[in-house]
Amino acid sequence: MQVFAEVAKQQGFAPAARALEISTSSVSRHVIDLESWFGVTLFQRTTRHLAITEDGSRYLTECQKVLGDIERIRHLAYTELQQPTGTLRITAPVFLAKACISRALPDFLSTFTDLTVEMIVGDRLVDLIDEGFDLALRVGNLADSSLVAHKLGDFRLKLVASPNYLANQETIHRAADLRDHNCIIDKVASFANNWPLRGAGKRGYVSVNGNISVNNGEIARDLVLQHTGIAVLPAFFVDDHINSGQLTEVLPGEIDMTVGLFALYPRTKHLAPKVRAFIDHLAEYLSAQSH
Amino acid sequence: MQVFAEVAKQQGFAPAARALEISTSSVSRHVIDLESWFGVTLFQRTTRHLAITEDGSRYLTECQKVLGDIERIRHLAYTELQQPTGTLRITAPVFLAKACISRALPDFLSTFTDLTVEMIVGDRLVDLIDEGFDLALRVGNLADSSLVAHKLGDFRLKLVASPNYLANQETIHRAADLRDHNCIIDKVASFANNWPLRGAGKRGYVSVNGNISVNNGEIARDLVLQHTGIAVLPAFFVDDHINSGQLTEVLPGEIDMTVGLFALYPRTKHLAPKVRAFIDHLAEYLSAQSH
DNA sequence: AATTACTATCCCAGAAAATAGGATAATAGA
DNA sequence: TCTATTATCCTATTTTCTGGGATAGTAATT
Repeated sequence: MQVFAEVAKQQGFAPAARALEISTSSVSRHVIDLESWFGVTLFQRTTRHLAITEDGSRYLTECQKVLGDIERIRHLAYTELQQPTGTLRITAPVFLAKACISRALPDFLSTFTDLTVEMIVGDRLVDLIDEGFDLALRVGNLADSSLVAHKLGDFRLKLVASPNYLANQETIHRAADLRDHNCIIDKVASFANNWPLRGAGKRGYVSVNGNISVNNGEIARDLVLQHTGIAVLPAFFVDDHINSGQLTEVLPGEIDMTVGLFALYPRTKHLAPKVRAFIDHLAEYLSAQSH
Repeated sequence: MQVFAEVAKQQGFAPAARALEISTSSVSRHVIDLESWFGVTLFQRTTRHLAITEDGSRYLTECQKVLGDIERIRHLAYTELQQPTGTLRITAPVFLAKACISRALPDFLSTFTDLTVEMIVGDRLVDLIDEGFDLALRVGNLADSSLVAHKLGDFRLKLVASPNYLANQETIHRAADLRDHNCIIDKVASFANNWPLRGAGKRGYVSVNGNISVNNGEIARDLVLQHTGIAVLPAFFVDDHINSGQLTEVLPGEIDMTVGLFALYPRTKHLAPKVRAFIDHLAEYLSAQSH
């Protein structure tokens, strides 16, 4: 089509060949093949003169539509698709949505004005591909070979309890003392009931006990606030409460483990610009927070 | 594009391959190549599930425009271009336009209602290709290798003179008597002043003389009507006058030559349907006339 | 829990095509 | 008449396309 249109434009095979930087034989062959496919003459031509036929004109009209669309697709490929546009579908647990995304989002959206974000909040681990998500945020490692886990940062962990609880229990001087306390256990966390503490001996773990286990940080925090016991929770998740005096940090700095924040996205050769942009933005936001 | 669109439609590589009757590896390769050209993922896929990405949807939209246009072009090729449509540009001398074309045309146009005819009348032999003509009608042979000469029929020739002229001259009994008459000579005609007559001897030619030569039949007829002499003219061109008594045929049936009516069109591998239709129609009209 | 059926991708060899270069015939202008 | 240019044909080479088999992964079934 391109060759045909160029011949029509340049009014000749040789000029068209020069314009397209191909051989004249190629041009000739293309036109001849087209004509024999149509069963129609597209150009009346002698060696010295060329005129497009009526059939040729009709084909040219259709050709130019197609070539125009192709050109738009090329433009789409080279510019639009390389920029973060469209809708970014993210899923994240409630506490991450509250603590990270909702704070990082305004800046992100004002940077990329062509972008819309759709956020589905929930702890349920959905099938990213099946439900059309571009990105999931999760804390801790996840084993899923079809997903890429991109580490965004580490959250420090803190031991917390309510002042009320602590006032009514024995004072905690060292890690081993935790064994005598009601420890809220998160079975999903990699350490479960073996809490990683610096002053706990050679292995660095204290095996704790408690009458509650829960797989949700928010619930755990609620329980602590109601003076139920001691919990290990991400720092950002309890810092506000510590500052306001609602919670007290126990054995500050003794926790010897961080928990990773991961961005998960489908394994693909070409990471979409919008996903890349969001991950970069979030990483930058988090590193700014940690100062 | 076709493969991509089919994958999107069938929601899978394997179903698309079956629908297109190609191998799954081909389908896979096409999509992969597209994606690496775009630098973008078009489908999020596992071995069991497939979902089009937002970028894929945008490309699909553009694809479908192109595929729709291609489909229209295919339709154009298979139906419209195979039928006599558009404009048929004909050139012919005045007398042929009067005698043949204008009479054959109404029927032709009522048969092919999608067709428009553009008739440029004139004796000048134009460059068909240069001036965009589809067809030229000429009497007698023309040497032009770039044109195809399609014989439509033979015109019988007649010797004619006005009754007035004949009354004032010696009676003509046989071919040789013509030597004593004023014969209007057409130097363009192949026989020039050697008129082909049956009773003229072994060679069949009579060398005639006259004080007028003219290369236009209509003028020749006008001269004859003005009692100037005897002329050789196509039968259809003088029959009306003979019937009305304005002209008289001399030595009826003695002329031993016909003159061919030719349709000339550019040498091309694919004769346009409209040209073919017109030639066929004209041939049919002429054969009906000769009965 | 193991098996089965199906899927997408990779790799490779053969098939199909596009391409360029040279040769040829034709044409317009010098 | 000669020259420069043109479209086409022919052929060898390069490039692209294609299908089959192997592989790894996945969902449903036994």
